[in-house]
Amino acid sequence: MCAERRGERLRTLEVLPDFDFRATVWSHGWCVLAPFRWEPETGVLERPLRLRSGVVNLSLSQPNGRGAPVEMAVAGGRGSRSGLAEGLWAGVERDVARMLQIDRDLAGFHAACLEAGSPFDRAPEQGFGRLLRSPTVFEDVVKVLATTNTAWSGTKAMVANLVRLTKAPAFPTASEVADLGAGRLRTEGRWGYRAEYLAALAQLITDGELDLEAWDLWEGTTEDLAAEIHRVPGLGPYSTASLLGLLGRFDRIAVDSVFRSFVRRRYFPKARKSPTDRRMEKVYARWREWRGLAYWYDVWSSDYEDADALESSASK
DNA sequence: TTCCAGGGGTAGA
DNA sequence: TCTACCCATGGA
Repeated sequence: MCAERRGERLRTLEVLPDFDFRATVWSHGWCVLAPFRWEPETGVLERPLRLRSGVVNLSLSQPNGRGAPVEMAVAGGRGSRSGLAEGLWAGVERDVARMLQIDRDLAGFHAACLEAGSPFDRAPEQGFGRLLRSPTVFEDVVKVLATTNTAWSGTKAMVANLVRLTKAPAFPTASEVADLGAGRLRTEGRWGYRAEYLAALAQLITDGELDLEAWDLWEGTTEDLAAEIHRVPGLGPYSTASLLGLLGRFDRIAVDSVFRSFVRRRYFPKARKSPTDRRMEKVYARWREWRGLAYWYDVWSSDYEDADALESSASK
């Protein structure tokens, strides 16, 4: 299934019948954070990808729509004229599978959505449920940290500054971030007080004292994984819930300003006093292990369902 | 100038 | 479990 096209190297990846590329890419704001580049008009998601042999530029799309194979085009890097070696393709496919959650089984969530009725019963036909991820847990953790206590515009700036500062051709590794140090992250990266957290995290990983990638293969309970995440300085309840969701566990809701304003507006429009977080979380209690995903669909289907709304929301 | 944004850590009640 | 306070930064 390997073919040459405009000097690129192209392969396709089989997906589950309910896999929807656009719904996955637009699932939340990651697609507009560096080094991702998303073009809604063409439906192509691009980013540099770090392989064993170096960095290549990856373009992803699903030209024939839901359930059809995903196209992976690779440009640049060593051997660009002769095609990518078989072993390197395995790396590309592994990263793409992680980013797009190709293997994520949504049957349980979609069954619950159909049972719940409107507006949730539209989630299956919209292919909602797979959240866009980074190639590594490390990149996801860094990006979640960049969303804390800042506006979305600040998140985009912090991530872009980080990629630019390390001069890495792809998203920086932990050791590249550690080399920058808290000082430059703070002054040039504009990471503020988060700079200390990011630098310390990168150093722990570089020193081999923390293995974030192991979270992907976690076989223990969600509670144990949550405790492990929460142990990382700088990652509190919101970050823990966000990362659990990216790791496919939706028991918890990431309570932040988006959650509070959305739930208050939709479910407590006449309340004079803002309900407590606990009260607002109860709105989704019946979803049990799907709480986080159900809440996010509620937001997504009302504010994020068209491209303009997502982009305006994402660029605020 | 003040407030707030996809919060976290800490102390004290 | 909750509240209060501090932490940085940029935009409205």
